[in-house]
Amino acid sequence: MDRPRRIAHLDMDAFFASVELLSFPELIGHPVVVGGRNAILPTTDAQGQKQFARLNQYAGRGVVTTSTYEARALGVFSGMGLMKSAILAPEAILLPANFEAYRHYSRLFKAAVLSVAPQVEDRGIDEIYIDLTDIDEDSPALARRIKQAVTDATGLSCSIGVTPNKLLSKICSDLDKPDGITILSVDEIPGRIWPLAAKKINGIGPKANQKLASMNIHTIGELAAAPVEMLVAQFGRTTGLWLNRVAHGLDDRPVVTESEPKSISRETTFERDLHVKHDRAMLTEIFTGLCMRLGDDLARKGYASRTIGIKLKYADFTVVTRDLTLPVDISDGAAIRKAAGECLRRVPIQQKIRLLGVRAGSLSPACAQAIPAGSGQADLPF
DNA sequence: CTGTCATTAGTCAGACAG
DNA sequence: ATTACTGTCTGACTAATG
Repeated sequence: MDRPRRIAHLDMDAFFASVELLSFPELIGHPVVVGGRNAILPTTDAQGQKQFARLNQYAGRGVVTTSTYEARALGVFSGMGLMKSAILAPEAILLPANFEAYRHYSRLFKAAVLSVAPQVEDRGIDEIYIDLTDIDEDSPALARRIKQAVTDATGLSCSIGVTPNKLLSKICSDLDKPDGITILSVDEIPGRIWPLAAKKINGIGPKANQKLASMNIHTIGELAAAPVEMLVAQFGRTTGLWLNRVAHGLDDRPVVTESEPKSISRETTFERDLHVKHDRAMLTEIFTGLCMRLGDDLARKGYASRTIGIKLKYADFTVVTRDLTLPVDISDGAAIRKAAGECLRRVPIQQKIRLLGVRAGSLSPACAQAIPAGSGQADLPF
């Protein structure tokens, strides 16, 4: 009665950039980059001609959020500093991120998939896992039908991997991007998965990859061939055993269709690094603003929090966090501000600061009427 | 009575990801 | 020179509890 699991991973192609191209079809085929705090919206000139900002006109902080495949061909990828990408692709078009639009299209494509397959796990704004096990239709036809539903609903393309588990499907959705379908069975693991770089495995990031490289392990196949005792010796028991399993394509995580958030946070990087004394007023204002916005987020989403934390990133990029667990749940901005202020007393303030963040953890569903914060004057933290 | 051990909560850092 | 923001998970360590 138990049929073998059949799991899909669906990944939207260059999602943010593709959404922008729906608005600006004249940019199709051009290198386009989305990102940047100071990116300029296109303007319309006297002749009714749209004017787009170029990468080489950008100045300031910020990173590439997404780039079109044409921009990627020039070496511009997500996460790259904009100033660096401007050197590689000075003439590329730069657009500011429009998260409202992305959330809109995210809802549209997820609803479209749900109409075809009901077991969907949300994995952020542009990807999902789908459990296809209980659907009586062969994988190629099903994958094509899902892709068609997504395109019909959004005008956007996606790539899909279908395999016996999430781990392999995540790898496979990337193998034929963009607009691809990859279907893989366990007997194809040696031929198609083992030649791939170890860092293709979701969970092996830069650090683990570098450590593996130092052990002369570069591919998933080499990882599969490594003695498990050696992996355990290097990475610890949990991670070592996990590395051995995933290298053999083993993963039994279920598709989880519902989940509750564990934390909600707000953080911001300043235009310039701020000095705790010299810029005290500005820091205080930003800090209070973050707390208030976090309070709004909690209220809007219907949660109260018992653990409030802060995060600072110094000029040299080192990060510190402090948190405080309270005797009672709180949800309003003023109470968050007070708790976060307590945390702030415990951090070093020798260096200039480039980022400030506030986080609410230990969440529980808020009781309908939150108690307003004591109106006592909270002392200024900076 | 003292020391050890297991367990849990809290705190903080770091890795990773979309 | 440049390096966002939001969120999850895990490991290490400490303190408290029994």
